[in-house]
Amino acid sequence: MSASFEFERDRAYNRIVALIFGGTYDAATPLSERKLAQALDMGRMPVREALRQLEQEGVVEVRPARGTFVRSVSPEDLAEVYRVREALEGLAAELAAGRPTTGALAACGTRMRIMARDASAFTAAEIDDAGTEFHNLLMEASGSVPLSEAVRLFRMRFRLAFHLPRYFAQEIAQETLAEHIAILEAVEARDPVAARARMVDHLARGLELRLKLETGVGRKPAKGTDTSSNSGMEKTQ
Amino acid sequence: MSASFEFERDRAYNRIVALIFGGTYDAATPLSERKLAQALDMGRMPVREALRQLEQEGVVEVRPARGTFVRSVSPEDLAEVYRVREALEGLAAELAAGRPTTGALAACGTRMRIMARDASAFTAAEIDDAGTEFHNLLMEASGSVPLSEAVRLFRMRFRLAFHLPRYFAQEIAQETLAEHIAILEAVEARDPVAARARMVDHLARGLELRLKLETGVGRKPAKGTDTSSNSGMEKTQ
DNA sequence: ACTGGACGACCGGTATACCAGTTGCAAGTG
DNA sequence: CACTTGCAACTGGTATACCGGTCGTCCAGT
Repeated sequence: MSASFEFERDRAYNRIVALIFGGTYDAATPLSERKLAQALDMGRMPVREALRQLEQEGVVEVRPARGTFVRSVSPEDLAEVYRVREALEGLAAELAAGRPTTGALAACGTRMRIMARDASAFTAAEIDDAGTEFHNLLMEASGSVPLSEAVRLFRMRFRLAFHLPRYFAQEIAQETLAEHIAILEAVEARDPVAARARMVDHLARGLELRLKLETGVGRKPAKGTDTSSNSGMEKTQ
Repeated sequence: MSASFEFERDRAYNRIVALIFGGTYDAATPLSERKLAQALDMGRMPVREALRQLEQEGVVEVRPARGTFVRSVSPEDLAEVYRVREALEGLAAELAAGRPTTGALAACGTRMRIMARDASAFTAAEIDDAGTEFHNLLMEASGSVPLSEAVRLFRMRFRLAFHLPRYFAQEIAQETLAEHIAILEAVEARDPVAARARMVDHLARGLELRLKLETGVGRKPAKGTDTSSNSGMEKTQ
């Protein structure tokens, strides 16, 4: 009831994120504050604040009097982003294993187990979404607000590093699903060490997978106008 | 030559940080954009952007139509902030131990060893500053840009959690100094496991120390006008 | 004396205008 | 034709003005 009013800045942020991850901008085309404001039919200030936040999150680089550009992620950086993620989400898994399991996390687990039992009944996108939710709920289940905020600050870097996903093959989605369930089992079994280890392994496999897909990163998109297909959903793995 | 021009926003940021950590504001007095702009003799926009950054960094909380306030850190949060810090700086120590030692880090080590040999010749503040530099250089020495950025994003939370320091007793400073040297030795010995372990222990001890000093957090400062004694230096432990 | 409602000071959010720096192209010059 | 030069069209950075919302205060009515 109290908060949750959406400011112009938030709308601008979501739409710009959708544009960036929709592939509208390559590393050379500037995200002009004025042009974005005009395209999104809002003032310059909310757009500016959204871009400033994206700069803080490492998604975008501002060169004064030059323009604002999407940052490119080198393969080395990619590996290092994943190490940071291992540290943070590994800690989250460890902490979550040390306290009673959240109801929401348990519900997500139930859904994942149903999916695992009859995988052919679900699309890769559905399984992927469940995985994203799993990561988010596990973070909440850690019970550490500072940790959650750290991950939130760093999350866009994960997305930027991954970037080209969204065509998870069914097979890959199932493997990922199995790993998620394995992590959850360690959490439910109150085994912090195993929970951390399985999370780290899971992420390491994700990095490996991502490195194999090292193609099509520099594709030149069609400079579409607006509404990306991406509805603003997070994708965390 | 290229970057490093200081914008109004950066000057505003530094001065506001000095004000906050100088104790000018308690949790109830708002940091008004207009009043700050007038007090710092600059426009509202740079002040606003500085406050926005401080909000991202978790130092400040914005309540629309109410005001902007310094966030208070609960003791539980404090422990969790330190766990995140252990994860990040522990990783930094581990990575730094896996690569050739930086020249700057070695120089800092030399200085710290001189201090350790004849501690009575140095003030606690000098030793503390060397420790801060050690943490920063170790982060650089990790060679991971993403890790450095994660820490940079989270650093103000460390400071906010610690907050009341700056009167390190000589004895405590020496103990901390010894721990820093121990970490450095593990790094120089190319022992990632020991480096991480010693860093984690070091931070755990820092948390313990901080929890003992759980006094005077809610003091009501004298609402001074401007220039804090704090010159804008970071303090990392 | 107490209570309720209106007014005014203050808040952050947003829009608009102007500034200085950068860049690329085009016109002028050898 | 190659090169210089300067203008014009951008960029982000900053200032100022205005908006709706919040809250304390003060006065009117009880």
